[in-house]
Amino acid sequence: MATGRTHRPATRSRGIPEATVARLPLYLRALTALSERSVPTVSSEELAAAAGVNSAKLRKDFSYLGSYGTRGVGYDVEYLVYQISRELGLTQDWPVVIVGIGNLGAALANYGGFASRGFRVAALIDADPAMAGTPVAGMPVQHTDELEKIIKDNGVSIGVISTPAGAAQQVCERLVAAGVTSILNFAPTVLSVPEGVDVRKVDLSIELQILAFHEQRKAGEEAAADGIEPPAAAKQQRKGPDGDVPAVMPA
Amino acid sequence: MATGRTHRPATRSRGIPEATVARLPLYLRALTALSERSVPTVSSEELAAAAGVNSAKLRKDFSYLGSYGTRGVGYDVEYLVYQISRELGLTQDWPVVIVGIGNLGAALANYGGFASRGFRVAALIDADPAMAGTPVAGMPVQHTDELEKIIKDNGVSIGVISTPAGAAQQVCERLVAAGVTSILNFAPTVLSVPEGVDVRKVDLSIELQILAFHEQRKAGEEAAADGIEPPAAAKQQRKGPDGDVPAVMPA
DNA sequence: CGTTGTGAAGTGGTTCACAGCC
DNA sequence: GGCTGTGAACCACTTCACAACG
Repeated sequence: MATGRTHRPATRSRGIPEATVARLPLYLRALTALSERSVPTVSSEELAAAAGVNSAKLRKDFSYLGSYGTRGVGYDVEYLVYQISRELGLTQDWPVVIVGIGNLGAALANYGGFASRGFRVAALIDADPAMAGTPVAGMPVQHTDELEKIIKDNGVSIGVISTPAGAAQQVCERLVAAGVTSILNFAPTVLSVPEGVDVRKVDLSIELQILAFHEQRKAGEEAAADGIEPPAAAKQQRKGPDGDVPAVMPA
Repeated sequence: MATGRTHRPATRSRGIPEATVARLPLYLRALTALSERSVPTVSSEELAAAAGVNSAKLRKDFSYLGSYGTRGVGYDVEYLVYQISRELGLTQDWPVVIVGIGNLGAALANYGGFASRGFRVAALIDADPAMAGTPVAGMPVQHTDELEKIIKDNGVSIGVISTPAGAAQQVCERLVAAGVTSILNFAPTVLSVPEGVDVRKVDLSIELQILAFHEQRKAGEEAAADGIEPPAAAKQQRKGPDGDVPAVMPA
């Protein structure tokens, strides 16, 4: 690989820790629900419960945004909704393209939560010429040839990749070359992008494997000996030439 | 409000840090690709590049599993594939149910990566009686009424929720009551579960919002002051950073 | 009072850098 | 010589606990 820059080194963001940024959408969702029920104020304790975090963490998170609460009272729901929305950049409109309109791409296109908050699907793009013109979620699919033009005409800076793994890196490069600087990747592959481009990935099989790990642990907690013998078929001898696997774990 | 959750850091796993567990699937994927190309051994540097991490981290991660490498040479690809698979619990079969067969559920059912490694879709379940019997991904959709029976008959311990947000908590509770102890949640809502049940969530709109945050930051790096006041609706004074975008808040 | 906001202490994860071994 | 495995230093995030304040 040549230009493999995946993680930005020390993106201090703006003083807001990355972990906090990742929770702001959660708070926003909980606050929006409160807002719809016309709840005027909320304490850190209540809001934290609704968002599934603990209250000290929530208060610390909010402290990075400023002092938006009132001691002895709590937080003003509407005001906080506005502040978090602004902080997340949701007070502006983000045109998004979805590339790869298979089952998943179509599901994403139909996903309501997309349009709800600042995001607008500007185009659906697929490499299959037979799909061109087919309406998906009330929108005609466009051919990959148009990708660059679509991005530029719509000022798209966020792209969603839901192509097969094999096509993802190439699509990614075209998106980036056309001006996209944030990518949400659903393809099960590692994307390499130039510095300055953000990539987030969503990967079903990784999530399942993490669950399986913990699941296995739970099962093993009781039944210790449960012959999970290695399939002798596999050539899993210790090492190449000489075997030595003491598995030392001092600490 | 507090459910007597003593916040057990059960994440102690078995000495393997959670962050490491989350990367094992990534290594496994890269190793599988090497294996298919019949590459016999790989260095930490090469494998790290393929997995998109740095080599020190990879070596540290592997050190939690044991000493599976050979100094001066690298790691035996096949052997490592086996060791990681075993560690993740992929040497056994995990039946999975998908609840909520809308666009997304159908996409998940069709997702190939599902079956590939240890996971097997045992059933597709939906609350819509009209869907019952309809084949999706070559499998008949079953009605929610059957949920408990399906889980028990198949020994399902992992459930995927792709219902609308409003139904998710209820579905979750039924899954857990029937014996499921790991849940992958695609619904945009916080699930509350009893201790001992693992939940992982995949949330499109959260990911987009995180991207928007960084995107906004990039844009703001150039364009400096744009001082426009937040809506006068703000009734408190605050000392946070100043706003810059007029209100567009949908309430 | 009750609840926020925050230094300080604690925890977990990453990176460095090099000893140990092939 | 090359590469792994790992203490130690470093850094980011979380939690504690309490002073500040409406």
